[in-house]
Amino acid sequence: MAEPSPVAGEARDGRCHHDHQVSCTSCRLAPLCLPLALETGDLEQLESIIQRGRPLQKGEHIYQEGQAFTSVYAVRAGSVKAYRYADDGSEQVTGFYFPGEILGMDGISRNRHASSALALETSAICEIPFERLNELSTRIPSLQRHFFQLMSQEITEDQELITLLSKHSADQRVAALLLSISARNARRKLSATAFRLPMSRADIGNYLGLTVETVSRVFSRFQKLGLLSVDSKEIAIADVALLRDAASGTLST
Amino acid sequence: MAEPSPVAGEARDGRCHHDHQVSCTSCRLAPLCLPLALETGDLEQLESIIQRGRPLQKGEHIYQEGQAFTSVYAVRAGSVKAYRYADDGSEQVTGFYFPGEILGMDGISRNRHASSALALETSAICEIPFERLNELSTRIPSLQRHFFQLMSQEITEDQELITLLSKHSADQRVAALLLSISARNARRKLSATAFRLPMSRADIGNYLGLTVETVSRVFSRFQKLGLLSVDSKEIAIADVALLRDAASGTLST
DNA sequence: CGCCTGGTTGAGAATCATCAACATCTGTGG
DNA sequence: CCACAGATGTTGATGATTCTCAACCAGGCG
Repeated sequence: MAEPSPVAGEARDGRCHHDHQVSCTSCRLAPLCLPLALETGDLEQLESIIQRGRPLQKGEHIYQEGQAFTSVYAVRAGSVKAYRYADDGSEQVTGFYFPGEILGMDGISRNRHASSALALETSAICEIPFERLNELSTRIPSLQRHFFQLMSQEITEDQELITLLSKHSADQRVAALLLSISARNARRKLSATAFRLPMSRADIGNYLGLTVETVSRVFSRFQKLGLLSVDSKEIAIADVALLRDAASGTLST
Repeated sequence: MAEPSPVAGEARDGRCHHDHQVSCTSCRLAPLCLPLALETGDLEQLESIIQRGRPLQKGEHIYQEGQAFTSVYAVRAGSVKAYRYADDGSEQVTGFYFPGEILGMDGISRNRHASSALALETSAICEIPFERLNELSTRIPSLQRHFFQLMSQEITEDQELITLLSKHSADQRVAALLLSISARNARRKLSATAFRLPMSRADIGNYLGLTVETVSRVFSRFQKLGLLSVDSKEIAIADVALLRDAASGTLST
């Protein structure tokens, strides 16, 4: 892949004069990513281990399956898709990550990443070296607890996805994904009813265990039924109640 | 549900004179459940917080969805099914746990159990109070790391299940489950080729996102093709290579 | 002995995948 | 600025896999 063009004076050496070094204390995502009641000194310590790299371009990897695991990552801006390869070599999308969310925790158990992660659009990522986080956790119990909680949450979310895949129709799966993205937007004080999907239809289908065609048909049907208005990747939820019905399988039509 | 009959003088008051108090040091599952290079003193400390209850009868719950989360649990004998309720009230089996495996970690994030767990047969369970484990972890870094790894492993396994549900046929799913159980048996030095399934066909189907009928048909077909010999819950893998082919979707017939 | 749960097998129906054609969007280079 | 090519998305027709409904069988327990 070609180097991204250095537009707008964007440096390519990992140092530029934009705001890559926003501190956690001033980051408006901190309440999502680190909802902690840390002592001032503690937060500074945590702050000191977090590294912020240059923005990633669309399609660039944060890490790849099989690479040595060193860090977990927090999305600061943009969005990320995580995926792994099935035994037959086909891709399986395992999750989408938005600002304030943490990824990479599946690498801890074997000390190598069990999945790959790539930027779906230009994104900013904070890197949190795991060994140093571990050390810090032994000194700051609430931080240890927080990371246990984050991992547990990941487990819970995966189990919800399992339920979705196991028992739900194409309509229900798509509706559930849209509601999930809507809720995560709301958490960031963005519109819960109008947003742009950063991922392709293929990614959505792959994530939900459906083909591209089925995803496309569901979008069309939802639009026809007045649940959504769809303009390629721009989605507007026209009737949340109906969309909830669709997600729970109680949609009349 | 009726009280289980107190056969063989089994006490029902939580105290009996059998070997409930086997220590971790002498437990032959310790290398699976606690593969740690702990100092002698450390192991004693860990030992001291682990509680062993009376054996659970088939159908008894270890914990239920929504209950306050206090502990994680290690299976010492028997087997356990974990499940949660989908929004429509239907059951979703999220995992099966065998001796040496740890369950209950999904409860950490919200301080309540996100799933229920029940004994599929008479089982012995070790309870590990989480708060005390947390304290201990801050003093024993390798223990902290071990629990991060266990949770990460749970995430990885869930993601493998997601892949299985998302992209694989009924044959592939059933084959994969059988191979998983086989491998876990081997880990415990039991037969990798002949075992008794502790769960019902309904549980298998539920776990794999299939109906009972489909599971039953797959078993019959596998038997007809000479991959397995099936006698209700007794399974003998007749041809591992073919079963692997079935799991990967490269089975010729 | 008979009931009830759990399991198997069959026939038909439904959902979703596949295959194929076409439309649209994006970015590139003329 | 436009034309073009490749990628992405939509829509339709057909077909396969799995679900649903139903009957039947086997084993365990009162």
